[in-house]
Amino acid sequence: MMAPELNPRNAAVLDAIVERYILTGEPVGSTTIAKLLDEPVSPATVRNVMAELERLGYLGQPHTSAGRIPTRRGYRSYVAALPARGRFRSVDSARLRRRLESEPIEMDELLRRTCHVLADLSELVAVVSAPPLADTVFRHIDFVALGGNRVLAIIVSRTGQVKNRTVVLSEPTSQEQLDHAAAYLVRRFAGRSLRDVAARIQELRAGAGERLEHFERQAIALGASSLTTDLDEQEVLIEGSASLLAKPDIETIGDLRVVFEVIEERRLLARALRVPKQSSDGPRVVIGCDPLPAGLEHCTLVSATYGGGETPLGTVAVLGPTRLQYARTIALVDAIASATTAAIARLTL
Amino acid sequence: MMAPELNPRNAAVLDAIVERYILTGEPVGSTTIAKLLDEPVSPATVRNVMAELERLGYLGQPHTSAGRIPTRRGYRSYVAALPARGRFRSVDSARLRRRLESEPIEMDELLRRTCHVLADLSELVAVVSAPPLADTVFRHIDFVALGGNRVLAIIVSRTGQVKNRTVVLSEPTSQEQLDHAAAYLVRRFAGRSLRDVAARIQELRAGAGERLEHFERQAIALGASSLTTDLDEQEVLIEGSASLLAKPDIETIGDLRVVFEVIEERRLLARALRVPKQSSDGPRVVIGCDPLPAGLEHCTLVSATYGGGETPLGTVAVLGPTRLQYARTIALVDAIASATTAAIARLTL
DNA sequence: CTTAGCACTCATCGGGGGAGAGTGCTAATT
DNA sequence: AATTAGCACTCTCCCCCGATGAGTGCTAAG
Repeated sequence: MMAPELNPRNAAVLDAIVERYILTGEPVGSTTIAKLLDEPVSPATVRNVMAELERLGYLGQPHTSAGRIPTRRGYRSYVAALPARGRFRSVDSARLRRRLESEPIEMDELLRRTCHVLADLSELVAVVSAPPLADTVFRHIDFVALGGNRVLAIIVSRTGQVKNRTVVLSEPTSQEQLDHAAAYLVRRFAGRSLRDVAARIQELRAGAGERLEHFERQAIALGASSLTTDLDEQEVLIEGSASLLAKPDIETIGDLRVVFEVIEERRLLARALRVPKQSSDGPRVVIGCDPLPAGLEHCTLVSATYGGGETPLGTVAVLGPTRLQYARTIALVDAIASATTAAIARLTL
Repeated sequence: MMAPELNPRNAAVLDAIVERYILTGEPVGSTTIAKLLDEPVSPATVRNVMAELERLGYLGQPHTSAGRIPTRRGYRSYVAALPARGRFRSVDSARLRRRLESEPIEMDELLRRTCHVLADLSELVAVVSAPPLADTVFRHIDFVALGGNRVLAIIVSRTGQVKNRTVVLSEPTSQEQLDHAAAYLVRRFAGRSLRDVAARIQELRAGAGERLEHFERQAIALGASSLTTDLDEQEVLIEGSASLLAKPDIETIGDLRVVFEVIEERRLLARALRVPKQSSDGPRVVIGCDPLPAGLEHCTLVSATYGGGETPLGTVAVLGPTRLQYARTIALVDAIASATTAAIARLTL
């Protein structure tokens, strides 16, 4: 999987080509690069290097007599080398914090703002996944009778996330009974993760032999039907898709269409955000391949987890054309992830 | 404001041109129309009519020797004549209902489905505005202490709409106190519209002289800060923007970009959906002008209100290129509005 | 009022030719 | 052995040209 190391000069040429191409969007020729390099070299030398880089799969050529364009592999190598070159632009993180926390807010609003700020600053598509409810701490539940045996269940996490769903009961139940049930559930389960709560409730339900008051059994049943599905679902916020149209890099309108379809089909993006045991600490950069849905071959995803510590809560990410300003974007995503993490810490005080 | 009546033949020619152009997307010539008309006429005659329609502002010409294209005014006239021509396709409304109400749901989910179905069937951008909270019936409120004097207020309407916001208290308040306050507010105000509730609470607050228990005053204060702003805000659901890319009618990518920016700026669309004392009963059709935000000159909005009776709750709409299948779309929007209205009626049983 | 006839307009398409950017190869240089 | 100058070659891009054809407006006849 690991690409073979490039010798320093080859790497320098590759970097120069990638940066130039990102800047102009046009194939890069040998003379341009020769001028750009630190050590003085002739175009002919650069051409030799380019030919080798092409053989190795880092560069491509739209046609015989055009300049070179980085392949996905070329981009990846360039990005991998970025930290070593220390080219990250610094981000005004104090400003970020102010934009995230100007008013008292709860989790959902915080994430909306994160998404908005990210879209605004990156000028790309911002994607933020909310913590799956299962991973949050159970704080409160409420049942509201809606009539016709329908009950609205409202679940609140410690961070102020709210999730509601309608359940249908087999028999009419008074609002008092519902209140009792809710109070019981809160008393008994508050403070534990919703995943635990759901599991424990299933246990209690299965072990029906256990001595429980009638109203307790009712409460458990209500809890069970409110906590069944979609606890693991990650809601996804998206903003800034319009900015893709400002960079019509993605070749044809047809390509663009696929990208927009993926964006609308949030589930696809949600899957791409799920992190594979992130090892490194910086943002993850995915360039036109696997975790990204098919059709996004010309796209890049820069993502980082927020929520600190060993248990990340969710992911902030940016989706853009492969030809994007990596140093800037990576630094930004990193900064936003940190700012969000900090804001959440303050949220759960 | 009212356009002068066209004589029958002129109207027939206009209709034929509009339908042909909607079908093919290309300027329509006189011979095509001559063949299309019911009565046999020669192309030369048609040309005379066309010249007149152009003089009257119903048709345009991309260049001297091309066919004609309807102007916005042409489209409007065509649409105005549609009902008389009885060309609406029938919509399978039983099927619609099934798609909207397959499971027990509450208001928010119903509207999400409405939006989804509309986008799916129209192959255009579906836009649905939710009822402003102010217009809904107060059913329940709940306060959850979040720590640091922050309290999450959760407001539930009779239809199961849920709205939550964070408020900050000046002094620490126990969860019991909060529960009391919530219970008091429900006891006292449930069943009235939230607008009334908010107004009444303001009154009570102003008339501080009134004898109120301490906890009552506390409850009123909490209610006041939970019900201040955004009660009149209409949340807007949008789906299907990707479909715009499938019909690159809207000339350039630049145009498209503006459209997407408007879609992202939901407030702009929300304003366009607000209805001006709808007089007619069918859907409203706006073609590239005023209620639509600037930049959508090549777009059409077909909207209808749902929620029946004299007090519409909100609006369902479809946004597409001017060149869209009007008969089909208008019938669809109408049917969806009815289906949603019916579903809501069942919701508040 | 309608229509046949006709001249005219103009976008579109394909071909041809020049310009220019950039390459790959070879041979000379260090 | 690596670098570089020189040179032929390859393509794309652009512009010009003329032919094509769809469609019009006008005029005069029915």
